[in-house]
Amino acid sequence: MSANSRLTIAAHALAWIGLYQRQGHEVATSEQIATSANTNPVVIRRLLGELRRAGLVESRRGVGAGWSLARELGSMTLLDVYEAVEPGPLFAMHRTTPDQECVVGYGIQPAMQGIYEDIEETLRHELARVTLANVLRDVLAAPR
Amino acid sequence: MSANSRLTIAAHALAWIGLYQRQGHEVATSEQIATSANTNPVVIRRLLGELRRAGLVESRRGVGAGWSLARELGSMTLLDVYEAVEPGPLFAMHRTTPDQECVVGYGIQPAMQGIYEDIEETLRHELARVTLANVLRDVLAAPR
DNA sequence: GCTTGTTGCAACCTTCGCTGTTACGACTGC
DNA sequence: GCAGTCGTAACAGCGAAGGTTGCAACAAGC
Repeated sequence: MSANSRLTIAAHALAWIGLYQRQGHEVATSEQIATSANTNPVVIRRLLGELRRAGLVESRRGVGAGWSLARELGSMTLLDVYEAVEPGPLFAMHRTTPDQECVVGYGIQPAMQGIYEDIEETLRHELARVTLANVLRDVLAAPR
Repeated sequence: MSANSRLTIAAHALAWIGLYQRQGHEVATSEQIATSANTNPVVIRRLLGELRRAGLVESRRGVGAGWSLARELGSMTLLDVYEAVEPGPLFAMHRTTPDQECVVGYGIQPAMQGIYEDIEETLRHELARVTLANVLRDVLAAPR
């Protein structure tokens, strides 16, 4: 499906900030998170920017600046993160309009639309069942 | 998510063949299906080739050749089609291994793996609830 | 056996989204 | 004013999807 890692990296960043704050720190820098995720700080800033627009994190600028959680990890679900970083639908329709003179070409899009909406609703429901606190708990539960 | 239209086009092709056979025809050509889906015959042949490998359709060569269903539409589900045309996972992990010295970097992949597996299982279950006969019924139910 | 219509498949191109990178302005604590 | 950090634009590299062309393989009918 040409899957991307945006949800994974966003969850990584949130778990990292959450743990860091639990350890008494105020803010985390994109540099620190990028090191943990083994990527570029700009990639982290872009993703966290989308999470900020969704109200999940806050940022401060200037010296000693960085990122902090806007809410408790326990009140944040993977659905919140998914909707913040994945705008489009899961399945795409035809790239060009199918033949409207053909019975199948005419009816296929409304048919699939309805089916896809049901499926995406179920997906959202599943994503909403997992909080970021669950994620961090699972992260810390990994055997050494 | 950079969604693709492979599942949509595959369902379109199967519904088209199914309806065509219901009308008394033996086989459908990739040319006919491509016209209905408004795309290139080679794209259809590629997709149907994957469905053939999955045992959903059969093809004949030579003059008067084309494609036919290998099973009833009612015994085929969107999950069968999905697994035939979408090999990869829904969500990707990090492109590079995260920092194994970091607690989060070490535990994030097993944590997300478990979560993603549950979600994909739910997705598969939903896809399995829809047969291609359901799809064709919905297609024909579209108001003119 | 020849012709014809169709699949099978390789090769190539274009487009697009994701990711990575550099650069630099904006901001703020000291 | 300096230093550290975010905000964001710009660009390149990469890979997947989709479109297109070309041609070999095949089989039905004559």
